Amino acid sequence: MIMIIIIGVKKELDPKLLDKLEKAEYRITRQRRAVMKVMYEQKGAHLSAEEVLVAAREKAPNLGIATVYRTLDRLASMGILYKTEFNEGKYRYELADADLHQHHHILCIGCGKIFELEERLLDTLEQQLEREGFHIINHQLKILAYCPDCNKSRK
Amino acid sequence: MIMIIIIGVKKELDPKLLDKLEKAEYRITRQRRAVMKVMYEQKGAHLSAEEVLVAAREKAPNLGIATVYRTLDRLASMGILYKTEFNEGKYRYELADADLHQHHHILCIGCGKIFELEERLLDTLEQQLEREGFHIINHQLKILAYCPDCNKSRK
DNA sequence: CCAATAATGATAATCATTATCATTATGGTA
DNA sequence: TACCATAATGATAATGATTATCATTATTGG
Repeated sequence: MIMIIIIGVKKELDPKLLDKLEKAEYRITRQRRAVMKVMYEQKGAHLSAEEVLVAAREKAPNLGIATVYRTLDRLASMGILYKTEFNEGKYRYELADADLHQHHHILCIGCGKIFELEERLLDTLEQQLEREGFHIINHQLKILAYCPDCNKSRK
Repeated sequence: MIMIIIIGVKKELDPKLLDKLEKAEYRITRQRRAVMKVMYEQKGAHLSAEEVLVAAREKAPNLGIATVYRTLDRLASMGILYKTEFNEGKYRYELADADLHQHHHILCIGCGKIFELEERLLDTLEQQLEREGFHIINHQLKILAYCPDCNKSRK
């Protein structure tokens, strides 16, 4: 079965990224800079810790996997990255892009095609929840479907 | 941070559950029956494999964890259960209830409160996608937020 | 430059899940 | 009913991702 996953990206994103970094991370090390760099360079990609490690080692040669995990999780808990699980048994990380207020990816795992959605489909729901007193920080949406091509060919 | 998770439950659900079971599962064993029983009894709950094991052992005393995994994954791939990940590093399974065409759970992991949503918030999006040729089987939605109480008390 | 402390990397430990495989149970058939 | 082919089970080893540990290294403020 072809799986399409739509990941809704959150709304709230502090523009003062670096402030946050300096305040919460305390130290901007070579390793952390390398990890950040990778995430920025691969904006829009969903990288596993292992993939980040490989890419970041070009900048910080003997970077360890533990540091990658530490850095990614820290950045995720600060809202700079999103941490998502695609039902493959491991987490993937993605840059939370300040430019895109709210965007959605569609990944067709089956045929590899990527679709983009600009729809702000959850606005109504979120407004409702906010009215009820919730304060929404982020959301994730996954959709399982046959993509048009696969849908056609399955008769 | 308080986390609220909304799980959207899928639309498409074959009413001929048992037919499916008999055709696809080949054999209805004591162990599988025990697992199914647990899932039916705890309709609405999100159970880990371990939790299913404990509950099902009351009916099938020396049930093994491997069988639980096998059965749960099989039922999930047949659309009888949903398999979801709550960012805690393991999967949880839930009965796909035929009665409820589309419902949403809100689990407040922080304070434990449970909210229910009747909103069919994704209808518009899904209709749009169907119009474009997709065939949607299922969706999952997670929302991170402060619940009203926690939002109040965080100043 | 030094001291206090945070960060790192190597590696062991953990935890959930999957694979293996010998044993057991099942359903169909003679 | 007994037998056979085969599916299912359970115990356990293996795997893979993530986390914890800890000695060493790097950084910042004074």
